[in-house]
Amino acid sequence: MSRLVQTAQEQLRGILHSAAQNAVVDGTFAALPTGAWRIEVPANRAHGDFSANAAMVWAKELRTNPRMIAQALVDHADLGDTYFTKLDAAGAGFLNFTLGAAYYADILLDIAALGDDYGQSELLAGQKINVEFISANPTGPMHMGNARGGALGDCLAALLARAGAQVSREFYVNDAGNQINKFALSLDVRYRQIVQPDNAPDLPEDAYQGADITALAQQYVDAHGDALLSLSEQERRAALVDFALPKNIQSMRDTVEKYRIVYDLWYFESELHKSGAVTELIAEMTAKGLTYEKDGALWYRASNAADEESKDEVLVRENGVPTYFAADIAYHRNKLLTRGFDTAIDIWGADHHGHVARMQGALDALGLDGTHRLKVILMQLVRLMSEGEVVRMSKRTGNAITLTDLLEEIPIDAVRFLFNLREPETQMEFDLDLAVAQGNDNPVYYCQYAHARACSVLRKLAEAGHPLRPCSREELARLQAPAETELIAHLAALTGMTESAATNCDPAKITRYCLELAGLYHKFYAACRVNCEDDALRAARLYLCDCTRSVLRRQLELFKISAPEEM
RNA sequence: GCGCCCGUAGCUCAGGUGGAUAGAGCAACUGCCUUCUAAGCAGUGGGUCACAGGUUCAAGUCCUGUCGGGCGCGCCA
Repeated sequence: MSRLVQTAQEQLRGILHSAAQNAVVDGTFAALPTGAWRIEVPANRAHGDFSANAAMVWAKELRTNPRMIAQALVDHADLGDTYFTKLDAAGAGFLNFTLGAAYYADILLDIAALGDDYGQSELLAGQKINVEFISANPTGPMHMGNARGGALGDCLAALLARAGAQVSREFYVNDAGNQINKFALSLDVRYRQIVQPDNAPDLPEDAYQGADITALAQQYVDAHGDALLSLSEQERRAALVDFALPKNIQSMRDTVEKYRIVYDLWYFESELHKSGAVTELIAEMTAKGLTYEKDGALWYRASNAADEESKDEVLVRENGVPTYFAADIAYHRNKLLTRGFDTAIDIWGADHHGHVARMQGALDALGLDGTHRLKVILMQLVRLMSEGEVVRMSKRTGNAITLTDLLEEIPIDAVRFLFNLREPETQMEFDLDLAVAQGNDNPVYYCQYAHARACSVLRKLAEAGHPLRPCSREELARLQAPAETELIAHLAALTGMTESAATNCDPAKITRYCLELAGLYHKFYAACRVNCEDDALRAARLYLCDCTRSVLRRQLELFKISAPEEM
């Protein structure tokens, strides 16, 4: 939490501690209570700014009912030289603290002094975190699921960095393994269907059916004609893959760039095989006695007495080719050991959940503490809605809505914002109509509008001869209307929100924070006229506008969402 | 059959790690622009927190069971 919030809470603890001591001195309490209590923020702000549950916690050891204890504490408390101006007992024994104007004034001075650094935290300082996301299969175009993963991963990375971590964004390119063989086969069939239509096989059921495959084959024909027919099947397929795969990868890079995502590293699965990392890993696992041979394959012994549920897995197939699982262990070993990340965060579709425990277990077996150092965020799939109906997407027929299509139809601001409005593991609907709507139902516009409005006020008043100016603590303390203090209280909560969002790996907390901040600003705007007669009050309100504008812009831009000055 | 996720207002969702009368936004209705952006604000109606037990001063939140929805359980990735 921010310095000032922390200061206020320390004062609060001090007040209650002294009150309890005073109560012991005059005999009201038999002894100094020791039970640990907490500071909370009441759901209903009319109750105060903070509340403490000390009286309820202490009820047992003091053998008195909570209300009596609360009242005794109030009677023995001295607010003295603190930010608090009011303390009262309420409800079942809550102690409600109300902050005075000096606190709000100091919050604003703090925000102005820290500028873009306001809201930042040192919570994760010193931690190296790798965030891997999208990692779409390069054999085809990216789809809606990748859209959610992209928005989530990129914003999560930004959030962790804001909480002090050293963050690296990574895309894992699965350019090896079975799906590449399938890709090769599909391309080959399509190629032959084009160059020798009379003597070409049909595309097998389990091959890639998409129109993108045919298009790639056609591109090859356009560039090189039917020269491949004279080669062996193996050579022909290799040539087609060498031609098509880089094109697909480039197209992923282009799409991702349009999506405003910048990766620190594109890591190629093929590198793991070429460099010998997979072979090394298998040797290490074998040396540690984690493997055995059966049916000509090499198995990883996941099962053990402690966990009967775990199932053994194949590492090397009967044909000598390592499985995806083997490569993936090698990949994570590379992240956690070779490259020294403290934590690896992977964002996967929820359909991969079965893989999580296996992966962590294998890393644990290697002594890498996968249980704690590998965090997998499982995203539930997205249902695309339009005009109140589900837009069906089918991979098989090849008419799936691609990420590229989506980004062409919908403003990037809206996509990034809307995908970060819900927690990752909830099944969400993505409403196409809402995303393109330029109206009040679209949450991203609501936030941007609040920002533009604040900018406009600052601009207009400057033109009228009232530019933004520094304010004294006394001037800022004039901000006492409920709409003003509620707005400032929310501004004060930003750092705590950064920390909570980072701890929970949940960027949605930040988008919702922005929505609420925008709402409170709109309320303030309606309730308090900035351009009023009183010079000090006008200056203080302008100052508040500027702080709100600054925080809102910083948060939107953290997620690479634009904060327009005019709309 | 086994495992993971979810179930809160008509709809989409919050609910700070157990706290006070469960909150927003859409949708519906009613007001508010001669002054800083009406892409806004104010107000009204709307709930058996899926259901049943349990844990305690206190349960939407924790534990068990049931029902309903989504997704997994390959020498696929």
